[in-house]
Amino acid sequence: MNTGTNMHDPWEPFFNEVEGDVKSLLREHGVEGTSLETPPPGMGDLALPCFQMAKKLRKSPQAIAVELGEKLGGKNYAVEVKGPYINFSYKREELLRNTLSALEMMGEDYGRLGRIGKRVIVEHTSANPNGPFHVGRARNPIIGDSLVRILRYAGWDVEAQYWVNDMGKQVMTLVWGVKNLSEEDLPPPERDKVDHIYVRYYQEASRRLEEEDVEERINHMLKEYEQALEDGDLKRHINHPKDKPTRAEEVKEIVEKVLGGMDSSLKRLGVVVDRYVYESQVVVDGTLREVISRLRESERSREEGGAYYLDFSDKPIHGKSKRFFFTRSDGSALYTTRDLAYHLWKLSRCDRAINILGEDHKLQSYYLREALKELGVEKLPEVVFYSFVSLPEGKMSTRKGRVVYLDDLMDEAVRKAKEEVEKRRKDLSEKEMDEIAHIVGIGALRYNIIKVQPEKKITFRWEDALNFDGFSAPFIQYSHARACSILRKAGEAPTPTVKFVERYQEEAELELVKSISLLPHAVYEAAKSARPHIIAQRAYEIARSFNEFYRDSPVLHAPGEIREARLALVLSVRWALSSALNMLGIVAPERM
RNA sequence: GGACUCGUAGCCUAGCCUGGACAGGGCACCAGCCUUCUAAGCUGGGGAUCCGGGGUUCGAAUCCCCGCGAGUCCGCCA
Repeated sequence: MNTGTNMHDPWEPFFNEVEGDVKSLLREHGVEGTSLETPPPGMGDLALPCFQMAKKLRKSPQAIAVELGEKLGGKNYAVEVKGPYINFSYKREELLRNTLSALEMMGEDYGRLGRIGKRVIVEHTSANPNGPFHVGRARNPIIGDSLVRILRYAGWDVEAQYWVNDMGKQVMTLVWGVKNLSEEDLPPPERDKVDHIYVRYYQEASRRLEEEDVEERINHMLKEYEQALEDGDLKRHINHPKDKPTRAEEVKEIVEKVLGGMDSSLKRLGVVVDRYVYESQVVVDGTLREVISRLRESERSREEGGAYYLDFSDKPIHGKSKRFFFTRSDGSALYTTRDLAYHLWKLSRCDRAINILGEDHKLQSYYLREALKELGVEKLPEVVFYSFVSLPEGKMSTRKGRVVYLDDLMDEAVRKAKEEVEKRRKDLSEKEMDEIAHIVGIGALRYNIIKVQPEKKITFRWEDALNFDGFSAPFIQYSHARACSILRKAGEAPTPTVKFVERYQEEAELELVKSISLLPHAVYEAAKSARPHIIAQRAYEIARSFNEFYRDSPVLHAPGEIREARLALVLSVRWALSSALNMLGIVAPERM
């Protein structure tokens, strides 16, 4: 269990020592393959079950546990044999010492691990720029952004990328709509925001797509646009008035406008994108052309009516999906082909690539992966798939008008948070209450998404989405604010230091230290396995143990040395909680 | 029809990859706690055929097989 985080992780000395000792002892006895596990609470911190060795050593597991247990013991751990189990406990003084030392060293950065010196690119959101975000896909930016933040804490150099689809029919449909429809053709926008204003053009244009000539016109525009891009001539006018912007310029302008509206929603959510990469880029810079010619040379490559595909009949996929078409019969590229070009570009710029995708992209992602292998790429992207958020009445659908927009959800969350603040804090100014309402409302929203595993489907219910109690962001934020309040009243708090090792004797204090001590390891795990909900859990546990400590151990009214040590502990809680919340993109308020 | 994912108390969820000691939480419900640092809190309580059936194993929520239910995909769309 080498976490590679050395002095940042208080648990490492314990894990390393126990693991090392157990391994060599088992080797002496010629029994391998038994591994340490986490025992139930109250039974220590690591456990070694002895059932497996029973057959080989021809003794009862209980006898083996006793025998082996006697030979174990170390600087960091104590051993206790319980039936067929050997339990290892991290010695309190060592746990305290190592935790306090990490806190002392890291300060408010507690939870951050050492720099790895490697680069990871996280691609998330990448929603089509044709209208506002709806809740169905809201998991994407939340999972992606949290992962970005966690990876940064874990020591990676991270870049968050948004792959913008500025090609293809959906975009051209929007462009056609903007050019050909007028305000009278459209219902009033649901809100005064660019993406909401423009989505109406897209929706109406999509409806008219049923009409033959509209479809033809859009296809024509698309071809013209693609041709200009492929020729690398964005200034070229083809069948297009000379005194107007070119098609390419038009597309760019409209896409950027809509994207601007979408981006403001992301900003409000606290999501930060470092770089927008446009699909058209891979066409203009020639990467796409190169990918196509390399794919055509592949042994899997087949041709049918001028269209090219890779043949995956030998792979465990069936029916039509055995064939991955990468060009149309007119030679133009398809979406996944452009994605492939993007991935070549991306993978050459990082040590690790993570994509956040909706589960509907699984097959496409499989093609991408296999095609990359076909091109001789060894470093493949890791993919986090998430299931959709649906409504109790069914799947969200823009066309059927059965959607909850992210903007509305954020409004509602903030509104409800405002109500709650007003109930409790009559002393605050309107401005302060609004700030807190925003922090709490948005925090609750993000937390409710991130706390569950991405592959679970979510049915959207307002009462769940706006839950502010228990396992929720406000609970954690509240604990943080409580800690801040104590520190504020104390005026000054001593920095946690190993000198306080002896001063934490009460159960609630020890539990709290232990809870805090587990944060760095949680960061390591969450970053390694790309599972942000691990941090959500840890944050909750820390807040919970702090609330228990709060009940049992008075801080401000405690006598001299104890007060000092407890204040240092409260400061540690503040650091740990604000780090954890920060990793989830949730603001840690000083008061609420 | 095939492939992938999910199925844990009234509801939501952790644990599943790497099988082990009584399946952790939360919401809702019931009973308590504001003369002490913010009650968005704390304490206690009831509530679980871990979807069903087989198998592997000393041991299965966890691994394998067969079902059932839900979601997603199976386009020269994105």
